[in-house]
Amino acid sequence: MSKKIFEIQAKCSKSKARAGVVKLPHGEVKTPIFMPIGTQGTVKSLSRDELEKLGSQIILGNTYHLWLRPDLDVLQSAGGLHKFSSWEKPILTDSGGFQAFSLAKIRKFSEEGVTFSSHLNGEKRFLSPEESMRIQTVIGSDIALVLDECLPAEISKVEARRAMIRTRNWAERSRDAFEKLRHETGHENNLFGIPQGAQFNDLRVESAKLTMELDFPGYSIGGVANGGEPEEVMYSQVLEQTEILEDEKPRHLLGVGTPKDIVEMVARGIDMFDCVMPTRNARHGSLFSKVGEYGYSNIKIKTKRYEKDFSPINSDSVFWELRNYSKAYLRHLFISKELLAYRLATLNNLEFYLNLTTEIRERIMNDTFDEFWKNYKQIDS
RNA sequence: CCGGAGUUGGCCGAGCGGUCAAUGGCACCAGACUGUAAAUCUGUCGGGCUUCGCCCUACCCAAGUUCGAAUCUUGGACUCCGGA
Repeated sequence: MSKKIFEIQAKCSKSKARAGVVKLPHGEVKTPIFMPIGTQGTVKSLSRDELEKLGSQIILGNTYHLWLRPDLDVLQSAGGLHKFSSWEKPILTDSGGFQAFSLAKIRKFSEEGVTFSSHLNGEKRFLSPEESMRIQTVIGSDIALVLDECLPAEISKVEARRAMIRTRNWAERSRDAFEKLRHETGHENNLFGIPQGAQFNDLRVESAKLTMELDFPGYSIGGVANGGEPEEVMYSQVLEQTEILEDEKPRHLLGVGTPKDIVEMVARGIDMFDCVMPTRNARHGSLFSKVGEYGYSNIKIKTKRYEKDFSPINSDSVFWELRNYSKAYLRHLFISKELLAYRLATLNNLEFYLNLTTEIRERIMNDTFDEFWKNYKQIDS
């Protein structure tokens, strides 16, 4: 039996939403939670103190990127990623499976694993389930993920099934290798399984069952929102699996999504989220902003309409910078490509996302999530 | 006053007889971004329309040469660089 790491504290009476706590070696994570992405061992443009102040409880790192740079040797010498980056709270690492998908032009799959050409210098590297586990053990992530094969949304069913079976085989190899490493090093970290199945609901069901057989302490649902599929498709892909996966284990949805998606997915039983959207969009000058009780809008700060808008970036922020610097000033920083722009916008967007999951959690606790879910929407500014 | 160089779309700047409503860059406008090869990318960018095409007005101004001129000639205006 896998170790129990999740405790449910409250359930929504009208949806599958639940609030809980995930217990990890570097601390507890209150769910639902959004996990900022720190691919290369840093949430782009932010320091540890800023992440703390944002209330980040857990962040992501990336096996593929950290493997290539700084390299395992450095991470090993540093004593793991927590020490290397001075982040004492939990870390979840992606296994490299997604890079096998997104770096399509420079990789090749086989049953044994994935061969990559490094995007940095072209050098060939081979990533197998065993190698991914070794890397994630050196990184020391609280939650490691099995190596999976992720495919574009428009894939054929035959192909989707083939990849799903391979992911299942890799999951087993990942689990065995991870257990062996745990035995050797004595670490207390966790390995999550990845149900796949593309857009085919029956494959989603089959994949969830196959993954459950391997008895992971939690799940990271994969292959959702990989290629512009309509919202309803995404939502049903997830629901097919959360209906089956054990309630008492935490469910992470890989790579999703918009604020609206997050609310919808919580209603379908997801506990943990990660997405590049708040951080990447921030660097592109797109700011998330709460509007009223149930709305949010997307501000394109670079447009001329903000040239003389001297209102604060966010008067409700916990950050002095966001309460005091004006939109006009932030626009100026973007137009001038001043580095402060990226930091301010990233703080703004992550604060928005983390406040969103905090509010969702509170509403689940006092059972007012349902009305929030029903009314939540994007409002064009 | 003499000699030389120049004046192109919001700005900078290519083009130097037809294939030019005019390459590029910037700005502007619009869009994209969902397990980060992204401080990125895409589209638009003189005006109008029956908008995978057509019609106007355009490369300082004027008059020419030519079947045809942003591109050649002459005159004018302005700018810059040398020399008095």
